[in-house]
Amino acid sequence: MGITKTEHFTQEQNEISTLLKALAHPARIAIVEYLLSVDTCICNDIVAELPLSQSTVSQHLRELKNAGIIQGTIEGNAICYCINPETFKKMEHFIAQIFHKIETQNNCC
Amino acid sequence: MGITKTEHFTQEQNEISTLLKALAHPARIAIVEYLLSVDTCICNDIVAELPLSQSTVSQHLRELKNAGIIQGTIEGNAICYCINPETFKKMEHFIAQIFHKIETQNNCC
DNA sequence: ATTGAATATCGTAATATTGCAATATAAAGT
DNA sequence: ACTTTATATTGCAATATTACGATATTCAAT
Repeated sequence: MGITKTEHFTQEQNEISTLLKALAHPARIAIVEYLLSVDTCICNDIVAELPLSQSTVSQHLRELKNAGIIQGTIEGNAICYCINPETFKKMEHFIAQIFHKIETQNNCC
Repeated sequence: MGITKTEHFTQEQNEISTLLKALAHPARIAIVEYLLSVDTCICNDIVAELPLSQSTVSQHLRELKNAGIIQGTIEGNAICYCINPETFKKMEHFIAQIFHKIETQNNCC
């Protein structure tokens, strides 16, 4: 089918998986890493930085934006993208929580 | 095309995105959460627990196993699955690293 | 007003993912 | 040996994702 049965899972499970999915592509990891490295949030030098066409990069940026991982503000005729810390806080929290449970668990196999 | 240009990205970017992708489905999140909740690593009561057919659950388990997120050992005619802490350590490390960079950064937009 | 730069969107092709029923396999119990 | 139970695999249909070229759109500069 290709369609996920979201309605059978909890809201949290769906939210987290959507977030992870938005980050689960090397180009999108690269975009996030680039945005972190430049500190000042320079805009679409991202296109120049990535080995993909402008339209493809634009699509990846949209996905990241839709997931709330980055945000963009209009700056003349350019757009200034940057990381949204709130969303990463959520992700970090989820992974850390799992990690904590793992450490206080009797692993068996 | 539907095919990711992995060759243009770093090994780390590809590895992390593969890991995140393996976890980026509500059913697979649910499986991981279940494995954490039962502590003793009970096997395929997972099938009973999830709102999906046996074959579909089996596929999700295979994906998690391929990514190294879980591991399974044969136990008579059943299989005992559990979390692989090493892999989560990698993921935790990556996300925490990003999180740390965010906090020591001048966010601007 | 016209041109150029930066971005977004559309259309399309190739490939991947999700899900299930049906079938296979393998060990355990009878 | 036969049946049951647990799990994996195969084949298939529906849908999603990735990528790109072509085409908008929008602001800035001339």
